Amino acid sequence: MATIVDVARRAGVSQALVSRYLNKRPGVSEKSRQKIQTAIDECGYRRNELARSLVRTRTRAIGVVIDSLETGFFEPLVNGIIEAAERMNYTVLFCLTRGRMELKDRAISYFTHKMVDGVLVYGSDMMDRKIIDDLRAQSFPFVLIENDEPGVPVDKALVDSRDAIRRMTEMLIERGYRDIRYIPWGRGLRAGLERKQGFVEAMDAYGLFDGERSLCFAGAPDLEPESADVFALLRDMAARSELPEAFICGADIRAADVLMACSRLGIDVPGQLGVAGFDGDALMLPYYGYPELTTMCQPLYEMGERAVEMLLARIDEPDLPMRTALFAALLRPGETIGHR
Amino acid sequence: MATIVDVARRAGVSQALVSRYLNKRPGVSEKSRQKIQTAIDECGYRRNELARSLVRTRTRAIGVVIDSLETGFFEPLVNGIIEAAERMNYTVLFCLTRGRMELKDRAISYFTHKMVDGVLVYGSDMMDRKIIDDLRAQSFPFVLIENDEPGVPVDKALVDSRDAIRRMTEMLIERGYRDIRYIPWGRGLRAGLERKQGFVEAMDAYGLFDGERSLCFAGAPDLEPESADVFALLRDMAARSELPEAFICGADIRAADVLMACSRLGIDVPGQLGVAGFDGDALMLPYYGYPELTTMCQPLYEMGERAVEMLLARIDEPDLPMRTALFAALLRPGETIGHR
DNA sequence: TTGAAAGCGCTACCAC
DNA sequence: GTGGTAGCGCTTTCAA
Repeated sequence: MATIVDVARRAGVSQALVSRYLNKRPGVSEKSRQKIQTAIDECGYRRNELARSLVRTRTRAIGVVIDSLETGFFEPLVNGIIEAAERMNYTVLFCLTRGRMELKDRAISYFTHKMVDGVLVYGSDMMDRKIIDDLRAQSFPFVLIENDEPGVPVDKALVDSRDAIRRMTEMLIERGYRDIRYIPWGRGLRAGLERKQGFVEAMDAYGLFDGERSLCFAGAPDLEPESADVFALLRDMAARSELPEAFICGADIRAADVLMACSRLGIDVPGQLGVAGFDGDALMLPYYGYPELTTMCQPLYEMGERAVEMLLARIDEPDLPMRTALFAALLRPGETIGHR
Repeated sequence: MATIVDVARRAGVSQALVSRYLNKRPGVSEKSRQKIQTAIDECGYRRNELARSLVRTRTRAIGVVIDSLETGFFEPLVNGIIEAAERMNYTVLFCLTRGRMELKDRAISYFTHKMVDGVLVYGSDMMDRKIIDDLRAQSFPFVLIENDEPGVPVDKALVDSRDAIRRMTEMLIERGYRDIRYIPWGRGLRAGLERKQGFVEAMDAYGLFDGERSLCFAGAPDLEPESADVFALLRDMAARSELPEAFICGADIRAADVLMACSRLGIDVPGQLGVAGFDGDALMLPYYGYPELTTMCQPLYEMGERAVEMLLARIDEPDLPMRTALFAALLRPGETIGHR
């Protein structure tokens, strides 16, 4: 493997000059440029970025730590990140952690051991607290996405999900819905809590909140309800003719569960039952022959972009005050909420 | 930022001893261990991996270059890769290239500039030829997944898709299907070609191949048919009462298109029409109320594992002969193929 | 416009 | 057991 020394020797100039040429810095005569380029071509020289990063203390790469990427939901987020980074001439590396602390630790550790200039950490896992403390202790540049560790001063980009669900709930109420139930999502995730609170607040404000009756699966606080649970819920409600007027779900996947159950049970949406989701997940419901879901979309593309901008700013100026980019979710009117 | 020198000074020992301790090498007295660990804790020392990698010429990380990951299809592949790497104590970095050559170049360039020990390149884009040549020229360790650049000696892990589609076709023929049509996938991809060939070979062997009539969309060689095209095809066939007995599709997504069209057009599967796919994609058809697709599954988990093993072997011994890991796809019997 | 040389933080060899 | 020190390949003063 050829090094800069080989090139210099071959071109009959000094290392310093070659370095200057490589970095496109002024002060290299046309003659030298020629000689150096020839030497480079001849010996197939490629710069060792490791060495370069070592002396410059910059890698021009950022790392992203995230559980998984294998759903359409993440596409806009990833695009926002990649494109913003590309504009600033940065490379983005993803480490997938599969919900396992060891993998998360390993990823963070790899990144922070000076292999990238900063990291983006996605997700609102409350267990991340340790990682956040660690990152802060090292004063390694990082930005949190979708994670609000209250009281800890960090850079973060997140959606105001409480406000979003509140607005969704209000919309349903304005449209005449009264008996609205909430199907939760995200146990153990801060975002899950926030979403539920938004619902409760809005219902309360209109005097419509009815305690456990308004909150499905509230009796099993450790259960993250899944498709089968949602189906059973609807089947039982339908059997007892006790269907509410609408469901608001903490995530689009749960709303999809409701739609599937309705389809199987012969419940008309939105005629008999209104359904609202949260996330703006690309579930392709119309493709599969179901109505487009009425939901709140997280502006993930913009969040990705913004997170990168914040991170690069932090890398450049470590002493910048910490910033929070709060994004409003956007109502995407579908066909699953009508009027009453 | 504390360095090894600071630790050594603080502990009152030499750098060399600290290094030995850090690398868990024998020959450090218990007394020294104590002093060093204390010093490390006191000044919050973290090893600079950049410097370490520079001198060891090893990073213990591998890179994966892939267009995108945001579909369930990639989950087993990613898991196979991550888990195999973890067992060997390697970190996996993903670079997503979004079908754009500049991003692919940038990713490869970042990785090969000594930031990782080797790369996995996924996909059968024929444009990759340049990249492959480049990697070979530098003799940088790499393994191709799902890409067969015939005649070029490289390490690769791939599915024998020709054989797989051939077997699928034979199965249909044995079950009494005669008028079978092929819906292509993957124009411009080598894998797309192979899949079609498998179909043609099997049909031919039974004297059932009927030229363009057997191959849908053959008249528009540059068109990668999409959902709408598939729907139009079935609609027209149904209108003219010219439905074949079965469709074999080059990819599960196309087979899903057929199922959607059938559902809309009131065609019974498999009663009136058989449908077979390819990939073993996690499309969750039953979730959406459709029959489970009969398809050939790519053993992506095993392929990912294997690719990592091959790569690490190559990293350790650059002069190993090049190897090809050829995987057989596995028939997953669903409910979309019956008997005739 | 050019070159010598001092590091960046670490490992590993060799001598004690 | 321990320490001195020569690099790894590059950038960047500082002088010439």
